[in-house]
Amino acid sequence: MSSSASARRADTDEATAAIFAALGDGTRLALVARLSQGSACSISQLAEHSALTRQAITKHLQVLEKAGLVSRRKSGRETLYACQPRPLHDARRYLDVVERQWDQALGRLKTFIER
Amino acid sequence: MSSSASARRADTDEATAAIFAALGDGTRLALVARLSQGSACSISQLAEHSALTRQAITKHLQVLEKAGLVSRRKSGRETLYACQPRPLHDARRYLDVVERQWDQALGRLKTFIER
DNA sequence: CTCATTCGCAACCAGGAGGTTGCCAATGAC
DNA sequence: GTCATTGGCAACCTCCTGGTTGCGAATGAG
Repeated sequence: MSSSASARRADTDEATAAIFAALGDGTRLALVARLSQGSACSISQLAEHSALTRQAITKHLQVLEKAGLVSRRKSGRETLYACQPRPLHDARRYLDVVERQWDQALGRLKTFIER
Repeated sequence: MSSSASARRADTDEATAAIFAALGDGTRLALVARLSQGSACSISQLAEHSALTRQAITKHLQVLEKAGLVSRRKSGRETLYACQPRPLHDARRYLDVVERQWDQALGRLKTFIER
């Protein structure tokens, strides 16, 4: 079954890395920031004030959707995208853990030195 | 001067995207997790139990260093890498902001509906 | 019905990311 | 002094990414 702790950890790493990878692009990060403002937006709306083509925006939205960061919904001839905050939360928690590990390590080092 | 809010926001987006991009790879994320355990490690140490070559690990470490996530220090013939938690903290705060925006948007929507 | 919007699909392209191998220099161990 | 470790540098390869253009299909507006 290979459900060892290290295997599970590796899975978590990969899944989390996918989220970070989706966020690791200025255009996509701006899209997420825009969508987190609240209202769902159509592709054309999102591409309107951008220097890029609608097609480029579409591709970025597909990347975000594949990572679970946004959701798609068709309304008439429009395709509306909305924020999906769960993976964002997961990513934030991952950084929480790493930061806490680091702090604890510094703490141990400090007590070791002061002893 | 072009120091408008939107320009500053775009800069922040790009800088933060660079950090996320550096974290957006399973190998690099594992390296960060490993280094956040506390002790600085040499390249050979980090590559020891990996399926990848030492060269590959070296490249990943260079990416992490360019993003400011780790720091390098030469000690004799070894090159020690250590965690640098500041950018991690920045990235986490960015996710905090996005999450809070989303929550507020949901709150506004709720009051709008209930009114 | 007609027509402008909105979008998806496919082909294509340049460049960068991830990885390998080979080789050489520096450095510590004995 | 000799030798094994350690790692930097460069060349090379493959594949994915980010972007474009062109075109055709739905779909709402008039």
